[in-house]
Amino acid sequence: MASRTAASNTSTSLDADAWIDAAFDALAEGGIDAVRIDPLAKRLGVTRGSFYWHFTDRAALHQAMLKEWRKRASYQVGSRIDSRTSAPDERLRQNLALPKSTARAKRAAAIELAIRLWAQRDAQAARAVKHIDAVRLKYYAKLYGEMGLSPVLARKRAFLFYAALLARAYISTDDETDVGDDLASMLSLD
Amino acid sequence: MASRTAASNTSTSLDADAWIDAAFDALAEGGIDAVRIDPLAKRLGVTRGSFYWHFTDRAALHQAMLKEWRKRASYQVGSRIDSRTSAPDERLRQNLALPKSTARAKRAAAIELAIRLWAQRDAQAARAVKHIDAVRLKYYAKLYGEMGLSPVLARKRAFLFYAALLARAYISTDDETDVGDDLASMLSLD
DNA sequence: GCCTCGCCATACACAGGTGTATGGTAGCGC
DNA sequence: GCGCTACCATACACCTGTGTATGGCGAGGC
Repeated sequence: MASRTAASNTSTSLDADAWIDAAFDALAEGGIDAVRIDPLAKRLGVTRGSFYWHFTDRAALHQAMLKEWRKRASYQVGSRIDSRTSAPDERLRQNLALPKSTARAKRAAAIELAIRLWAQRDAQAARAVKHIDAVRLKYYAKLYGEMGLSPVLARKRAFLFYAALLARAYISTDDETDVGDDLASMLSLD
Repeated sequence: MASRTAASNTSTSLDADAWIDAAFDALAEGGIDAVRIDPLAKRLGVTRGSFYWHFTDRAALHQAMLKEWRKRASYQVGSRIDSRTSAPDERLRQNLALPKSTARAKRAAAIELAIRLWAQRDAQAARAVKHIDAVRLKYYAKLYGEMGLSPVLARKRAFLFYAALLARAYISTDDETDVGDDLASMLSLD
């Protein structure tokens, strides 16, 4: 009766991943408190009955979201850019050059922001954020290490690099004053 | 009858600022959606009747919060550190040396995070964030300019400096791997 | 000593969300 | 073609929050 709004599933039945995808949309728009079952059901064109088949609880969905985010965020590190062909400085530079104004990028940034806020009151979310931050920092430090920097200096540079990456997404600057492309020179990438 | 939990007002009547203060507490803990009238009233030891005397609406409270945040954030820039005695590089260094683990600092960071997430769906919040970011970037660029950097380079350094400042608050790292104090050397502050 | 006014409590109608219990249905195995 | 199973709809009880209307109450003007 109701038309499915999901992209992949047109008429077949929903699976848990469809709920998780929709949950991330809601998370990006309104934070973890906006991840509510009834609105998600309306968005998916089904009723709550479907949800309680796939999940026991609202908390279960939250857990599944964290698990999924850990997977995605870990997977992205080092695989967005082909990790075999490029030199380390080239890989870092390409990370900085990733689009930041596309719908995809904005959604990802909003999701991260929401999870970081969520992590302030939820221990599980805090653990996930801590883990992902450590993974990313370690990866960037590894790249700087491959460029010849000492481990200590590589860690510092990695932190600054990660800071620039996050700030580029979170600081709302006019696009005219965007200094993104010039960051490379200050991050020892030339 | 009910005991007032606010710090300043022990038994006299509440004013709008008391509501706004409590609202910022709720904002820091759960985002803008957690700024609800009923829970705030319970926290303040009064009922909704008081709220609807001082504010017409929930939206009015949100507006007042944004106005207050604009005021505080603008005021903090350049006045946390005595703006007359110190040299520009000293002022920047002291900004980096500001505590980040105190309850006050964590609350402020959480509030900013929540407002940035809020700004993704609310135009007024987005304007406030954009304004504050511009003010801060301009201030840091001015300091770098006073250190002798060219306007263009000063703006770049200011962005990186601001990025480091935000990241120090948002990236959840173990305190052992904290590189905060070493940032200065990478930001042309020595 | 009344009256007004600032401030708050109480009560009501309404909306929206949660979880549960139960029923319906389409498809597949055999 | 029977039945089982996966998946979803429906209905119910409950809770929490909003906004509004109205009543109460203490303090100061005069």
